[in-house]
Amino acid sequence: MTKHEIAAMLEEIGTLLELKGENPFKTRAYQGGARALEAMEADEFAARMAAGTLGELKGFGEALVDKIGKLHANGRLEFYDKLRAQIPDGVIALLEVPGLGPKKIKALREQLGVESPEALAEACRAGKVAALAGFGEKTQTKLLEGLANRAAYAKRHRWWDARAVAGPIVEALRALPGVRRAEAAGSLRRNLETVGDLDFIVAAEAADAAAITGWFCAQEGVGEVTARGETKASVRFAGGLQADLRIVPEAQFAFALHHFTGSKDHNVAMRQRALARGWSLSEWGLVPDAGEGTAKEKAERGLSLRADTEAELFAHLGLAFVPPELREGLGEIEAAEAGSLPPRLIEPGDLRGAFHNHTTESDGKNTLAEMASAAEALGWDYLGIADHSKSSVQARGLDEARLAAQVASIRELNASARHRTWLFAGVECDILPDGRLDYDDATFAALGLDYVVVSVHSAFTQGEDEMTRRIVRAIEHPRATMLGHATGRILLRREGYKVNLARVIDAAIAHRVIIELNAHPSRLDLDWRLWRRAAERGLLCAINPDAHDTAGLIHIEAGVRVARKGWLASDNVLNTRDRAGVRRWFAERR
DNA sequence: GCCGTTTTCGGCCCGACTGTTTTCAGTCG
Repeated sequence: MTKHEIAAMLEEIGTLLELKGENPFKTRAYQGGARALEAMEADEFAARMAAGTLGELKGFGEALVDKIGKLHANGRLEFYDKLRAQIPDGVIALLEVPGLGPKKIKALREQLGVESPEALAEACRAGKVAALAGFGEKTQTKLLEGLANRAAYAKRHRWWDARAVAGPIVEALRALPGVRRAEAAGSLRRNLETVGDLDFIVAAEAADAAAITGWFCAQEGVGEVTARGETKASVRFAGGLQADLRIVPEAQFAFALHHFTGSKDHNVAMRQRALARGWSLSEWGLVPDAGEGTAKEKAERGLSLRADTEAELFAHLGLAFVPPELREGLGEIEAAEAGSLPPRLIEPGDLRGAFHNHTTESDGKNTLAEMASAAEALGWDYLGIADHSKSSVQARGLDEARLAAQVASIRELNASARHRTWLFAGVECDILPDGRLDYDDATFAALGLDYVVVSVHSAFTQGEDEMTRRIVRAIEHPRATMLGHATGRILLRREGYKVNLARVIDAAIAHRVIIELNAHPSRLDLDWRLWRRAAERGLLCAINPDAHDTAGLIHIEAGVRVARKGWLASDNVLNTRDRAGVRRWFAERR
């Protein structure tokens, strides 16, 4: 069984144990193991399994190591099979209904025999649920609503789309009377590729809180107010996206912002660190652990350390500032303690151009000249054109003659000096199912391209070994400059093709081939989880918008956001170099 | 199930809100 499959199984075991009403900390141990495996590179996992050193890692105790070992070797686990047999699929689906957790599900199963969303809906309609102890009329109504909208409520949203919703809300909050500070927190602020809900943190006096929550609950697009208290309100927009608002005194803003930015794993680690130093950390502040009262009460008595910024909060715990993007509980606290965080992560302004862009010659919507003008308007030093190759018939891929003509047009446009933006001539060349490229060597030699992006656009269903050999063969081709969208995933729509990325990354490093970070909001591929270690080992990145029209060029920002999440600095990314630097790099490759 | 400058058992991050209760359990983040 692969690392990915084992992680999925651990995650499922966690869910099943939760439904059985097991100790929540046991549940968390399985989920923690699953996350740690997901974040581990396949080659490290293989090495640790071979050497028997998985147990050296934090979070992997005797029991997990034993179970992972069995899954790795046999692909089966009796413990799981027995557990799985006790819980029907429908019961797992019940967890997706808002307001239902393990305890309530247990009561529904035992007292009403409800073991699926359908059975629950029926029981609600018959009025049986409201009669149960701990349930009531309101719960029954909420459950019916939740059941009806289950799909929409469980949906995640692309980071790009979530930001488009959140931006105007933050601006509007800042403009309200009494609002001192306002920020969006949560996974949006951490630049996670998909976002489940929006979190807004506002600093204001208690006297102004009611008016602020009032505006929030009444704003345009709100379909339902799901909670409304003195300091917190939750709404659901018509499309199903949920948004939470928290209002805190200004002195607590930095603590609340940190808390609601998360991630959960990061917060747990931070709180444990605080406790080890005699402090208790919460959204209310950093207060002495000793003494009577809750953290909130202590904070209100003025016992909290002062922090006007998150940087001061980290400093109180002996840590360098951890940028929000890195707060995933994946070693950032250790690095902040050791002073080994990247001194400066890449920023959008560092980019001077991009290489993977299309025109009307293939499936783009704007001409070469229009794309050049748009890049110039963005202040780009250069723009690379990489239209599809001939095998991508559906995208009107270019045959040898059309590509030669496009290269000539690009050279002419450069010579005309009409644009301050220089155009590089490339191609997005299909990797054929057997790993050959879509043009022969003589064609490449005759075309005089500046670079070649190689990408998979066909035969997605190949097995992992075949796909890996295919992509590695393409990387080994002397004309290959960079690998496009390494897994072909479409976020929230389709999984990437099966491929051993550890071997692809090894090959790219060995052959000095770049791997693209495709910045299209639906791709963000290669995944940020793999970049930190790959870059440490010498892999060079290029952040490309894969623009199919002039408006698509700005998607490059999404790529920079997840590149930061992958701990990348501008040195790790080719398109932070100036035109001469890029040209030099291309020349050395040839 | 994990873990140990409160070590091999007994803890495990912390708080808000709702709906159901009449002091709190459950859910959520």
